[in-house]
Formats: sequence, C-alpha cells, structure tokens
Amino acid sequence: MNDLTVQDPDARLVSWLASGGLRPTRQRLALAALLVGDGEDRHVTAEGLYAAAAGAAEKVSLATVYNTLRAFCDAGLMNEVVVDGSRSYFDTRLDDHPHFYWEDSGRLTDAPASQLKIAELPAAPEGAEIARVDVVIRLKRV
Amino acid sequence: MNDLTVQDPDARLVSWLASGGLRPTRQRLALAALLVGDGEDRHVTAEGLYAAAAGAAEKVSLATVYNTLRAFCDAGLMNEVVVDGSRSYFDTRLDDHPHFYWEDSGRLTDAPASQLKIAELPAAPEGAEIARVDVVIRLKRV
DNA sequence: TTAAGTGCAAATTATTTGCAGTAAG
DNA sequence: CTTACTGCAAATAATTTGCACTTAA
Repeated sequence: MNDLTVQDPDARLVSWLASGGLRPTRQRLALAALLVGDGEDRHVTAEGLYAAAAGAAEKVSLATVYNTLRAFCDAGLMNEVVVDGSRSYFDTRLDDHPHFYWEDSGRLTDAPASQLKIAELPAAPEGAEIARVDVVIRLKRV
Repeated sequence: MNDLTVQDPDARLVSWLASGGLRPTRQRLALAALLVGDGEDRHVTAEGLYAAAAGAAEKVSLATVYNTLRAFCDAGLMNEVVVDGSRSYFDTRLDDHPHFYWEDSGRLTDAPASQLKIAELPAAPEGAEIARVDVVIRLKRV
C-alpha cells in the first residue's frame, strides 16, 4: 500500500496525497511530512499534530489540522482510534492491529501484531458482519 | 460480587450502593433500579439513561445522571467503555469482556466472553503492566 | 447537625461549520 | 476560470462544575 520507492521526499508525499484523491496543498504537505515523512507509524491527536506543526515552523490553523485529519481518514490514508472518551487519536498505520494505551500519559503506541493471537472470536450476530476488531491493551505504570 | 440473594428489590439496590460506599438517595435508587434492577447487564449512555428515567417518571436531572454514572464507576460498581469518540458508554458488567459495537445504530452489547480466546498477547513493555484489555468487535449490517 | 448529594445554569473541552478569501488543476 | 482548500470565528455537543439548597446519617 505505501510505496516507499526511492524518489525525492516531496514527491512521495504528493503521491501519498494523490492516492487518496487529495490535492497537495502547502498545509497538507507539511502535515503529511510530519505524519508519514519518515515511514514511521505515528499516533497523533489533533492538538498534538497542531503543536508539532507549530514546532516545525509550519503555519497551519487548528481547524485545518482537524479537517485534514478527517480528510486523510475519509481518504483511507489513516485510521481513527478511539481509546480515550475525550480525544481522538489518528494512526498512520492502516492494517488492523493492537495498541498499547498508556493510561498515565495518555500516549498511544502500536503493540506488536505478531504477538497477538486470537484463537477464537465471537461470531457476528445474524444480519451483521465484523468490520474490524479493536484491541487496546491498557497499561499502567508499575 | 453481585449478591443476588432473595430480598426485597429496594434493599438489594441499597446494598448495591452501599457496596460502593454510596448513600441511597431517591435519584440513585431510581437509576440503580434501571441499571441493575433485574440483574441484566446494561450498556447505557448518560443521555439514554436520562431518557429512561424520564420514561419511568423519575425526576433526575441530567447533571445528576452524569455525576451518578461517574460516581458508580469510581465506586467500582460499573465500567466506562469507550467505543465512539463522541459519547461514553457505561456497562453494568464488571469483568473484562468483549463487546459488539453496532456501527450503524451506535448500540453497544456484550459479546459472549466464552467465544473469545486469546492465545497470545503482546507483553507489557518494561515498567508497565496490563491494566485491562479492551476488545471491541465492530459490526456493520450486511 | 453536618457532610454528602442534587439541580440548575454557566463553564469547559474537543470538534465542526459557515463563509469569504486563496490556491490548485 | 472553477472548484477545492484554508482560516478565522462562531456554533455544537458531550460533559463538568460552582454554588445554594436538600437530605441521609
């Protein structure tokens, strides 16, 4: 899905946006660079990404950060993860995988998918099918 | 944990509240009756419980419904379940168990815990331990 | 009598939206 | 040019809180 072919970074971001049918605006390129610029998976909140953009001297309004994250999700470029009733997290990783949620700091990180083995799963009731299975491992400091 | 001994229903609710160190006020008894009055497990939102109370001709303010649900959770009588960024669900069932989330209707129900078998789980990283594992099976209509 | 609980209305927080201006194809 | 995108500020929605009043112990 992510074609990490060798090409100049900007072009990679442009095609990342294009694969979601989105125009490469200055703001989107800046946010995309922060999100997928280095190929690392990221878990951000809107406020967090807004702060990161500000830190990188990129001028993007908070409303645009919200709208852009929503656009990226609608375009299938990211996923929204719900773990904390009060804020939404956005994950650059696209496959269905488990998360660690650090209750003390509110940080969300990937849990190694290879170490999760579900031997049996409740079947979807009549008239429904499974869209996704969210597994959140809540951690507390010892 | 839930002692479903045969005694008059009101006394059951009073001791349910007492087990959480909470005073049996008229409002709490009314909400407790709606939540655990029949021993069935319930998944409610604050607004939903408020509507149910109104439907049962019980006068309880929305603020009190919120405060009471929070108090019940703090007292360990209920659990908060996060599945939908925008609203909180409160579950009368206390053990760690999987849920079905009906994406179309926003309804939350229990999934049979007996049908979930996790063969392997990512280990908690250094300095942390697992507080709880949330499994939410998201359903879509076929 | 006294600390806990209640209910309003106002405050907060995260997020969305209307709309006028700006930029991409 | 034409439509999508941006950014402010105002609007929303869920939830919390300040505070005067009520009630359980």
